[in-house]
Amino acid sequence: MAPHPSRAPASQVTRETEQSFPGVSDDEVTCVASAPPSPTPTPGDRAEAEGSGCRAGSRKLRARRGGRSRPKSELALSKQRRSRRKKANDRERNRMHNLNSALDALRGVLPTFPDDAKLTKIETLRFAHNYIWALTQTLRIADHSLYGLEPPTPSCEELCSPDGGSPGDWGSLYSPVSQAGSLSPAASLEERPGLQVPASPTCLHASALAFSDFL
DNA sequence: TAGGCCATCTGGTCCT
DNA sequence: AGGACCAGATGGCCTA
Repeated sequence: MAPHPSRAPASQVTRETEQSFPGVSDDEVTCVASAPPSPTPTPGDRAEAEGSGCRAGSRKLRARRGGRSRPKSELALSKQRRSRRKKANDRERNRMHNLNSALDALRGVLPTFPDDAKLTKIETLRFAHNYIWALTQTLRIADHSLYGLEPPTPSCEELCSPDGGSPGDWGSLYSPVSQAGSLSPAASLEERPGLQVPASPTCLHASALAFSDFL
């Protein structure tokens, strides 16, 4: 799914202006900011803070400042608060963009059919996990055949899950179908016709065959 | 229209 | 103090 750059700015602007607590003085803002953590500071919380030590605190603060520059400093305070929030938002946005870039890079090395099909975030992570596991198994086979060792013969149940048993969350992209060499769509992707990821081979020998097909 | 996915904002917490 | 990380909330877009 392609990102929609047009929608972001609108919500940004509205949310930013919405969150500036109109009608709340900066004394209150200061008190709330320095109050013990409360998940969602309700108006009641703010009133409570105002009713207790916050007033006295701000009086002290004003006395220390000389009590003359109140309007200016309040303005500066709220400006500073907004600017800090804005900076934090920018950082968070960048952080998420970096995360998405890494996810895209990961998608780039995962085989999908068709090539331009885009896995969702969760699908990418799950498939990468399973893909790595399947490659590991393939290498193990290669090692064993290289040195003339008897290939291990784990059960298909084991092979269906990197954890050697219950597929669990990570197994949701696995095809439990045991058709040797089949690249059947993974379970959770069956609802997305046209998009297939190479399911983890259900048997070790199939694994080698299957992966030599798409690697 | 409901549900899935996504981007963004936000406040809290931890770390440097 | 400031930055990184996280999880919850919100709203937009898309598809069945």
